[in-house]
Amino acid sequence: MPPASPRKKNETPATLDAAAWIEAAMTALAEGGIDAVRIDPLARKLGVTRGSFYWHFKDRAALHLAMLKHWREGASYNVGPRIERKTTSPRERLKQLLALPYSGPRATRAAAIEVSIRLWARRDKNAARAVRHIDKVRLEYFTSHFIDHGLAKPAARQRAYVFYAALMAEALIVVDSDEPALRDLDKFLLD
Amino acid sequence: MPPASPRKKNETPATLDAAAWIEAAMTALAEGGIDAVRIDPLARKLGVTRGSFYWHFKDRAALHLAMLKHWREGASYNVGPRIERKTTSPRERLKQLLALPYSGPRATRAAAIEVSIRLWARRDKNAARAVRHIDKVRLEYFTSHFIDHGLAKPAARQRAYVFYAALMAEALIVVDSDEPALRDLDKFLLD
DNA sequence: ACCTGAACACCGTTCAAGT
DNA sequence: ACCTGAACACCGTTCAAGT
Repeated sequence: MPPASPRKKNETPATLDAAAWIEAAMTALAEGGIDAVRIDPLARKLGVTRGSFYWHFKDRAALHLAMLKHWREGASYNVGPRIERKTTSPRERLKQLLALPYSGPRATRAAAIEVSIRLWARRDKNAARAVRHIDKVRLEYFTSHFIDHGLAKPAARQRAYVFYAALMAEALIVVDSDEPALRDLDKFLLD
Repeated sequence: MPPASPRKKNETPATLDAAAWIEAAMTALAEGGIDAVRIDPLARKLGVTRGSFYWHFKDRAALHLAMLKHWREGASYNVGPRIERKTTSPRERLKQLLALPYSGPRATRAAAIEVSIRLWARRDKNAARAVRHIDKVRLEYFTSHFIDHGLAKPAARQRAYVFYAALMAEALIVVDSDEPALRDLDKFLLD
């Protein structure tokens, strides 16, 4: 690992303000899908004019690419040794990776981003590629977890898929949160 | 069943042209989400001017309500005795209800509509109500199916939820279609 | 380096007017 | 009953001009 050399002042990344645009864009994505990521409202929220957007990004498509990069990095951030296997329950660890809430009335921002990006991936090649990559990473992680619990690889992979499917569906299926069938669902999936 | 009495000519529903708008709107919904349902492109596709839309609908919101009604009716159309329990396999029957493809590279229009409406339901109260209703109907149907196969009600309900989750996730999770873990997934879920 | 301000195109909405 | 055509507002994009 190279030593953390202090940056010179003129190396201060010009991407700092681009990051602010991306943050605001991800919030808009969560709230209204990719088509709700509009430059004019974002500009007003950031206190600048529409035109300034085009200094940081070539166009809307460039913002979209930057958003996908941001999601790809954030969504796989917690993979592997970063999550302590001792200090958290298995279920908590897996939930943490997905950042999808397992119950409760309101979906989180991360869950909304998940669904928004997956819907977006239906018509956007780049979004589809990012989703494919993230799904691969997560399924491999889930599989390794079930292997750790003593399953053979094919069974582990199958169980991982069903587990992932159940978590993903949390973001979509609307049921009463006091539904008794869901209380033991984690046991059903993790045993 | 009442006899199919022939309609008088002046009973021809004025909703016939509204139905055309709704059909085109559902296609746009499948292709680009609720924000892609735009009046001007729809009008061009239908060969009329934008203004004529406002004869059939008060505004965009009125079209949205009509779309939800259309989905609610279409999505629960196949429930219960309409599906022959003898002539189709259990898996086929359940798939039919959802109209979600169980494998294959391309998602169908119905699957895209499913996801689009569920994302839409995150910010629209009426869409959320329609989704809640449809999910209730489907889960009850799945549960009755597992009860028919000898499970007790709590176990059947739980199994129904996992089954539903797996089908819903098909529309979202991107994996190789020749993934071996998926080949026996139906057995895992239906036994 | 970063932003403004004006210009133009596209689409939602209204409405008077046509048939 | 159903549609046109013009009008206006909103937002994506460009670009010359400012600091």
